[in-house]
Order: sequence, then C-alpha cells, then structure tokens
Amino acid sequence: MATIRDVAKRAGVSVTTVSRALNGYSDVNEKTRERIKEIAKELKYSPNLLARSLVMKKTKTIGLLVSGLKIEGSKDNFTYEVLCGVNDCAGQLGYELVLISTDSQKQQEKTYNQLVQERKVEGIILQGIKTDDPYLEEVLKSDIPCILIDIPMESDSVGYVTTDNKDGAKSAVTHLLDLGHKHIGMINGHSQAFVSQERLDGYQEALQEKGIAFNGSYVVDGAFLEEKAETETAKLLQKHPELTALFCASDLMAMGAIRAAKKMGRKLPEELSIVGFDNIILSAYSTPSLTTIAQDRYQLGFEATKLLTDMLEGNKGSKRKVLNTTFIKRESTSENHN
Amino acid sequence: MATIRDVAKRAGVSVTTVSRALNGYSDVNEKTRERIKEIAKELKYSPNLLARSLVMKKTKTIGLLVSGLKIEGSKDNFTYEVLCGVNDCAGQLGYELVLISTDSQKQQEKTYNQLVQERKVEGIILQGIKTDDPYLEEVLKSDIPCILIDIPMESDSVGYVTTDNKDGAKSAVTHLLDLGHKHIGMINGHSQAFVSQERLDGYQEALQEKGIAFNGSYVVDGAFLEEKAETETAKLLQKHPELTALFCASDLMAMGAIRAAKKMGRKLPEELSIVGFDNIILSAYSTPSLTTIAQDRYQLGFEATKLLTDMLEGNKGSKRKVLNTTFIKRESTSENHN
DNA sequence: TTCATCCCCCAAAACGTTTCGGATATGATT
DNA sequence: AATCATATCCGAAACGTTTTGGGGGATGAA
Repeated sequence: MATIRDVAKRAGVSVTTVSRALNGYSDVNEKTRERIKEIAKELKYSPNLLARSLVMKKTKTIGLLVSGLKIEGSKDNFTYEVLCGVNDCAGQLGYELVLISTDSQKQQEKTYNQLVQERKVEGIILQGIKTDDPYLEEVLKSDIPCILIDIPMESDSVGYVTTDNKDGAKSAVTHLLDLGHKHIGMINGHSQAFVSQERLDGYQEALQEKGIAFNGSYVVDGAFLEEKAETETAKLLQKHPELTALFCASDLMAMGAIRAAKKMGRKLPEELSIVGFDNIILSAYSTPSLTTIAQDRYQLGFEATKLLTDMLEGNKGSKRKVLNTTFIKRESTSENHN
Repeated sequence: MATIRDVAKRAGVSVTTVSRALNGYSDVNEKTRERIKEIAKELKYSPNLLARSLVMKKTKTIGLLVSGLKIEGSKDNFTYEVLCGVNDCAGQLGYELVLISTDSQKQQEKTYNQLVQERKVEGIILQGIKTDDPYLEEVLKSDIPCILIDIPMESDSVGYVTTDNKDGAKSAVTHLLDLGHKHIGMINGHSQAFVSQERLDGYQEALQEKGIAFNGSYVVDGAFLEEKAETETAKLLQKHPELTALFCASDLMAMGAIRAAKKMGRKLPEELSIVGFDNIILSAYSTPSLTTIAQDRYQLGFEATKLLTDMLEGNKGSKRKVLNTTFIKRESTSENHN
C-alpha cells in the first residue's frame, strides 16, 4: 500500500503539498497538482482512512443499530427494507454503514454509549427498539446524534422518523365502516411499541366519527406475533360472535387471524372482513389476499439517514419526519351482509 | 473522551504501562494493573480503535459486499438471512461488520480492490454476485481474503460456501418421479448463476437414474424472476401438454408457475405437481403451499463468516463448505393420475 | 531601493494507540 | 563485594494522515 509519503517522495514535494493537492486546496500550483494526481494514480495511492479519521475526528460512518436482528424478521422484512433505504441514502451521501446488533444479553455487557463510541460511528439509526428498553433512556441522554425509527421522541441530539400510524389505522377502520360493519374487533400489537397506541387511537377515532361506541373488550393483544394473534383471534371471535370485521395492527397478525377464522369455519371475506397494516409481501399471496395499509419501510430508512446526516453536517432543521400510508384494497374485505 | 494518557496521568504511570496492563501483559504488577483498571472504568476510558488499528494494522472488521441490495430482495430474503448469519457469527467472534453494496453503476467508478481497501476491512464476504460480473475475476486475483457465497471458486485467498444444489435438485425431481410423473418440466434460473447449472445437473441425474430420457425442450429459463417464470411456464405448458409436473429452481419462480397454471385452469396439485427450491416464507403461505427443497441461508452466512475469520487468523484448513438441503413436503405435489 | 502582496511550498505538531529496547531496583547467587 | 536474574516500569518511535504557522521568491507599487 502506497502512502502519502511515497507519493511525496516520487513527486519531489512535501507530504503537505500532496495532501493539499489531492484535497483540492487552492494554494498549490495547478501543474504540480496534476503531476501529483498522476503519480498518485500510478502508485494506486488511496488515503488511509484510519489515519485521516484519527486526525480529523470524523469517520464518515453511521451505524444502524438494530435490536433483535433475527431470522424471524424475514416474515415482515421490516428491518431488511429499512436497511435498504439506509444503505442507499448513506451510499449516495458518501457515508459508510456499519451494522450493529444487540439483544438483551449483549446489553448487559455494554452500555449504549460504549457500544457506539467504540465503533467510531458519527451517528446512529435505531431500529426495532422497544419503549421499555433501557437503551432508549440512554439514547435520549446521550449526545450522540441518533434517529429513532417509529419512536416519536426527541432531544437535542435525537430525532425520529415514523409513519402516520393513527391516520393509517383510521382509514383502515373507516374502510370497514364504509362497508357497513358495525362490530369491528382489533388485534393490536404489544404495548412496548408506540405504534400500537397510535393505531389504537386511529381505530377509536374512526369509530367515534361514525358515532359508534368504543368497546374495550373488542381489542386484544396479539403482540405482533402470528401465533399469538391466531389464538387471541379465536378467543375473541368465540366470545363476540357479533364481530363481522377485524382490524389487525400488523399484516403478520392478520395472517394469524385469517388462519383462526378459517379454522372456525368462517368464510372469508363474506363472514369476516380483515384488514391489516404494513403491506408485507405475504399479504399479496395469502388466501384471501389481504386488504391493508401500506407503509414504506424503505423510505423510513432513507429519510432517517437523510435526517441523521443533516444533523451531522450541522444543517439545522426539523429532526422528525412522518410518512404517509397508502390504503390497498384486496380480497379480505367485503360488505357486511348481516 | 478519556484517552490512555489521561488514565496514565491519573494512575501516575506511563502510557506504556496502561496499555500493557489493560491488554493483559504479564510484565505489570497485579496491584498496579488493578488500580489502572479501576481508574479506566472511573474515567470511562475505552481505547480508540482507530488509533489501535492504525498501529496494529488490524481492524477486526469484515465486510459484507452485496451486489444489488435491493428492495426486491424482500421476496426471497436471501440476502437478509445471510446477513443475519454473518452478523451473528461476526458478533460472536468480536468482528465488526460493515455493509458494502454495489451495482453495475458503482462498479464503473471503483474497482473491487479500491472499494475494499478503502473500507479497511480485513476480509470480505461476497453475496449476490453473478458469474459474469467483472468483480469476480478481480476477487480471484486479489489477495484480500474473501468468501464467495454460492460460487464454487477458490484461490489462495478466496474460498466459498454453498448448498448442495445438485443433490437438492435431484431429490426434488426424484420425489416427483416417485409420485409417478414421467414428464417433468424445469423452470431454471438464469445462466449467470452457478446454482442454475448445478440444479439442472441434479434434474438430469434424477431422470437418468430412473431411466427417463432428458428432453431439452422441457427446460426453460425463468431468470429467477416471478414474472418471467410465469410467462415461460405458460408457454411451456402450452407447448407440452404432456407435462404433469414442474421443478422450479427457486420458490419465487414456483410462485410464478403456480399463477400461470391457475390461469390456464389447471387444478393444483391434481393436474400439475410443482416443487420449488429455497423454502422462502411465501412457500408456506401460497395456495397450494409449496413442496420445496429448503436451504439454510442463515447457515450459509454463518459458515461463510467462520471460514473467513479462520483465514484471517491464519488457521489453515478447508476454505470451502457445502451445506445440505432438506426436503419439505407440502400441498403442491401429488400422485400422477394420468 | 524598500515594502507589501501573492503564490507556492514546507517542517513539525497532532491524533491515540502499541511496541521495541532498555532502565531501575530488588533479591539471590557466587 | 560482585554478578546475575527477575520483576516492573518507561521513553520514544511508529502508524499515515491533516493542519498550523510560517518562509522564500517573484511581482508590483511607492
């Protein structure tokens, strides 16, 4: 590996001049600059980023910290698609991306600050963290720039990007109401996610606007898990046979709900309408295919990165961004025939 | 950020001693070692990895270079699951992971060597590269340690990990033959993937063992794409109505095949048996669910990382690993009734 | 001639580590 | 008393950059 010294020697100038020539400073003669560039190319010189970072105290690196990077994530692809967005944006802006993953085990050993400082990243995007995670508090106190995904919290150094969950949920439920459904259940996610509360809010607001009373026993906790959703749905339908429609806070849970309904012999969608949230791949392939609220996970990652790099480069501006959802009609919803 | 100098000052020793104390050298008194550790913790000292790497010429970092890290990858999750495996193994072994993605555009600008040297990674895992990619040649010439995924090529510094594609394909086709099918089509992947050839070999070998002549016109190119597979399947079935079964070189293509068959009014699986390859999530949810050959993508990533770190640490040993497949029976295959 | 301006260039310090080659003190051995 | 081995410690160099604070020469103006 050729160093800057090699180039300097060969060019008969000082390392200072090489550095300044290559970095586009104006106090170097154009002729010598060209010569230096020539030689650099000849020697296949490329600056040692470690050395550069060490002196400049900038690494041009961001980290994607994901809590629970597990194979189960394949089902909703949330993390993968966020990752794609982050990667694309970071690439465009010349930032390197390091992937950091934690789990409750690792968190015992290292604090957030340690974890992040060690990796020498300038900023962090946080994905998949729950609201009761001890890291979250640390993040908000720390002065390491950070963007949270789907956790609407801010501080001087942290911002967030999320989807308009309330509005999305509202349009889902409104869709069901428009189809004539009066008794609509909800399979919500666990309470360690902000989005659960938001989606519940949307559910309630939609009901309220149509003058339908909210019934707490119509809402159950599916914990964002397919199996849990299946058993909870079964129980719910058993207990409340009057339900003709379900709003699920995630497509994956909707898959569980579909299975539960099928097992109970309910005809879909004639005897039970189901709408999900997320628009995961599966929702287009299931039988019946799933009417759902699409959120753009790629964009979530992309915007998070944009926000983060803006912060890093000192561009003052909003540190939050809320994305819109899109309603997607498929087969799993139909008019209420009761 | 506290530096080693701060610790040294506070402890009243030299930086050398602090360094050696913290790194477990024996030529430092246990008492002072304890004192230094104490102070280090007190000052929240953690060594600057940039500085360390600079002098040690080791970064303890590996790169996952993926060609075409795109949102479309959501459908088969190949990259995501490999990533999970790489991440887990790297984490266990104390390596950092940086994600590098390229596309044909970026490859114009930077050679493989540049791309990799700049990032200061010690080794690379290469995923998603096609056989006609110019990078591949460069990889084999380069002396940067590298593990290829699903490309069985070796050199002094590069090894590979892959699945036993031929055997997997063979068992898929054998399954169909055992069900009494005599005319079996194949929707293969494009020829820029090694696995395509291997799976074709397995297909042929299975036929041969049962004494059935190979018919080249039964094999079409679905390019690993769902849509392409759909149109190719439609054409194939039209041209060869005698076909009662299909072997698809990927589950995603099988999805296309299923759709094509349905559109033609074929009853599945009674009038057409289909077996896929991969065992992607979708295959369990489609109607009919897909009989397939499972390959462990997570393990692929995990083993790749193990191989790579072995190389990096000078452990001489095999630089290749071939994983086995598992046959999974679902609804899409049944006995031949003709 | 003298002085101020540019234009180019450079030596040296700094970043935070690790490591090499001693240095010192202590105690044991001869 | 002299020598030697051992246990601890340390100064300084090295890694490859960027940046700071000039320095010298040419040019133009006074």
